This record gives sequence, C-alpha cells and structure tokens, in this order.
Amino acid sequence: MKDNIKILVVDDEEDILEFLSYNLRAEGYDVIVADNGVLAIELAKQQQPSLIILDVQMPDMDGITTCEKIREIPSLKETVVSFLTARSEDYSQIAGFEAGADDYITKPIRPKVLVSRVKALLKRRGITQDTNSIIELGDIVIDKEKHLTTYKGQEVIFAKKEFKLLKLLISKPGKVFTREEILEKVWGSGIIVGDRTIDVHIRKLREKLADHYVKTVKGVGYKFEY
Amino acid sequence: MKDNIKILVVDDEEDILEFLSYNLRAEGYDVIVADNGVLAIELAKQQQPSLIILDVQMPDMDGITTCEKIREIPSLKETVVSFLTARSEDYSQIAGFEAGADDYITKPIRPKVLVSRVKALLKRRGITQDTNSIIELGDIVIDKEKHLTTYKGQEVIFAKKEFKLLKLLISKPGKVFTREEILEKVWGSGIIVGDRTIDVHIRKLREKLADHYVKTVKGVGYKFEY
DNA sequence: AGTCTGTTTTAAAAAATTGTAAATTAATTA
DNA sequence: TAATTAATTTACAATTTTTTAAAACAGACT
Repeated sequence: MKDNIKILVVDDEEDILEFLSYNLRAEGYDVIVADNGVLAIELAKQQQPSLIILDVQMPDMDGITTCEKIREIPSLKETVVSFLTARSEDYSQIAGFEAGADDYITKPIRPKVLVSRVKALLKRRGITQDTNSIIELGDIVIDKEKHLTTYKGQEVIFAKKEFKLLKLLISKPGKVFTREEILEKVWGSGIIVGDRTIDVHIRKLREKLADHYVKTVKGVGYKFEY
Repeated sequence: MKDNIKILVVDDEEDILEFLSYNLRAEGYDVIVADNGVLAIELAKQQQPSLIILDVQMPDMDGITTCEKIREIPSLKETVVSFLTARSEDYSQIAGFEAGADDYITKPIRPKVLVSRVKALLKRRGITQDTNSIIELGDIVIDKEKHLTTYKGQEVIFAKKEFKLLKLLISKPGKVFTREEILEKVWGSGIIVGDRTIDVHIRKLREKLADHYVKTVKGVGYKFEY
C-alpha cells in the first residue's frame, strides 16, 4: 500500500541517517539516503521522492542552499521538503521557509513525532499510498495504466487524446476545466491547435459514453458530472 | 495585494490576541479575532479566512477540538490552520497534525518568526488573494471551481458575467461597489460598455436569486446584503 | 405639476461561444 | 507503400450571452 512513497533523507551524520531510515522504513516508506547536498540533488532528480528531509547544517553545501537548488529543478517543484534543525536555531525557521521548505522538524527527533509529522505532511499534499491507476465512477471504469475504459461493463476504446481528455475531466468530477487548462494538460503548452479541436474531442467523449456526462459551461469550459 | 487575505486569530488570552493582531496587521493582513472556539467557528464560516491561528489551550473547547470541527465544514476544508502551542507541549504536535492542522507556532512568539512563518504558509498554499473555492452565505452557496451556484438547495445557472458579478458582490457582503469598481473587476480595464449593461446584469441576479439580495445605493453603486 | 437625475424593465440586435458533419492532414500499422 | 485509424481543420448552424436602446419609473428639488 504505502510502498511507493519515496523519502529522501539527507544528513552528514551517519547516526541520524540510520535513525531516520529505520523509523521511516518501519512505517513502510521507501527510504533513500544521501550524506551531502550534491548527492542529494542528484538522487532527487533520479528518484523523484515525494518528500525530502534535509538537515540544515551540513558541510560543503548546507541544507538551505540545497533546498534552493532543489526548488529550481522543475521536476522537483512539487516535492515536499522538510528541514531538520536543532531546536535552538530559530534563524533556520526564517531562512528555511524562504528557501522553499514546507516544514521543519526539530532535533532531538522523537520517532512518534517524526512519523506523525511526515504522515501529516504527505497527507496535506494529497500524496496517498495508493497510486490508484483505476478510477471508478459508477458505470465508468478507467484503468490508466492499461489505457482501458469500461462503460456499463462494455469495453470502450478511446484514442490517445480522447483518453487524456477523459482522464483529466474525470480526475476532478464537477470541476470546470477551462479551454486553456485543457489545452495545457492534454495537448501540452506551446502546441497550438484550432479553436474547434477541443469541441470535437469533447463530442467524441459524448458519443462514446453518453451525452449527459460531459457538460458545457458556456464561456467557461467543460466539466464531467456523474 | 495582501489586503484581502484574512487571518482569524483564536486565543482566550487578550494579550496574545492583541500581540498577534498588531503584528499581523502591521504586515497588511486583515485580522479578525475570537476568544473562544465556538465564536471562532462561527466567524470562520462567515468570513472565510485564509488562515486560522488557533491556541491549543483554551477553556471550554480546546484548539484541537475546534480544529476538528473546522475541518468538518466543507467551505473551510482548504483553510490553513496553524496551532499556537507552548514550546514544551510536544503532544500537541502529534494530536494537532492529526486534527488537520497545517503547522504550529510555538510560544513565546517572536514577531519576525511569526510573520515569516505566516508568509511561508500562505505562499506554499498558493494563497495570494482569494483561493477559497466555496463561498457560503446562508441559502446561497457558490462553488467557484465547479462554477455552480445553489440557492435554497436548488441549482441556479449564471452566465459568465453574471457569475463574476455575483462573486464580486458577495465577496464582501454589505460593501457598496461603485460602477467603476464593477466595470474594472468584472469586465476588466479597457473594455468599454455602456452604463446600462451593469444594470441589466444586476437585474438578472435579482431575477435568479431574489430581489432583496442586491441593493441599489443610488448614485453610488450596488451591494449584496444577506 | 414640471424637471432633473439616476434606475429599472423590456425587447431586440449584436456578439460570442459551442455543436456538428464532412473534409483534410498526420500518424500508425499491416 | 497502402490501408487504417486518429487528429485536426473547415465551414456553417444552432445556441446562448452580452450589449444596446428606448420607454417607464422613482425620488429630490423648484
């Protein structure tokens, strides 16, 4: 369940690294470690962890600098970063948040506090264990991984763009997606397509499912309503 | 920019309330206060603050219970809640996060840390102005994300401009918006339309809700009164 | 009452937005 | 490469929203 949540722990002290790893692994997280900032950035890029726990005080590159660098990497923009700081260093609270941290944990670390904190952080960011590849909404079942859709038990085939569009709309039932949002998320930024392209694709969804699922909000966008 | 960010501060101690208000107001935030949990919930529902700072220790209803109650209110689901806790009470860290808090601030409070923390919290949550997607005002519920309005449980459909106008008026109930303000905010600067256009749109709001909500202040503008 | 100023109401014109079928182009597959 | 399928564009119809214009209304003031 919880298996695919990766946490990167960065600290120069072996003891702390082990202590943290042990406690987090006990909770079922995948833990990767780095003992310096440079390695941390490298690993983060490669492994795309959900959370990075970063010691403020480290030789060479300190935690704050590392955090700033992390924040500059597009693929890590959304990654949760938490600092590890000695209780007294109030300064780090200020500088840390400005560097783009989401939280900080004070030493000495208490296992229960640590775990509770980590859970809360991930939860607040909507990161849940289940990388649910299957979305079910009444009669409609979408398997993102298998690129498969079932409507009333019958398999329905959606072309690539259609599928992406459906996935987007259905990801937040009820939410209105503007044309811009749809273009951005389905076609990708930069790609320019004609004005009616979206309409036509919407029409295909309606054809393949039923007219009433995809609703038009004139002048605003489209939404999926079950 | 920062003007419409509302912060609700809840504490039973007058001193702390004043201290926090003073420092936050100095930063340009709109601060509202409550000295107990019940009032806090009431005010939160009404005012929809972006951030609630909640003392853990309070008579009658403690901060944790208050927070839990707040989290149960749909329109406050996305509101950021931060606890205020004495440095020693580590327990509150655990219980607090589980109750749905986003952060906690330890006493004694240092103005600089407080402000920095608040800024970071709001920034991380992407709150620049008015992020709350649901506005509730008695019989009227507006869901910006779903572009949906409900009046006495019934769905009411508003066209784009109508919706924008309603949103604007309802964003500050009681405030009189001048025609210039309305033009600026709903139509956008530069767009030139006749004066009657506003009247007609106001009329549509009255038609779709009830006449008495939108009031005319002759020679000045319009206001929404619940 | 008459006049002025500003608002409300209606109806209709104008503009904007979306739906649809069919044609075209691009991409994929056999 | 031909055949097939998907994606996009076109051109127009249908619909909805927005704006304008004009008449009626309301209150304040002479």
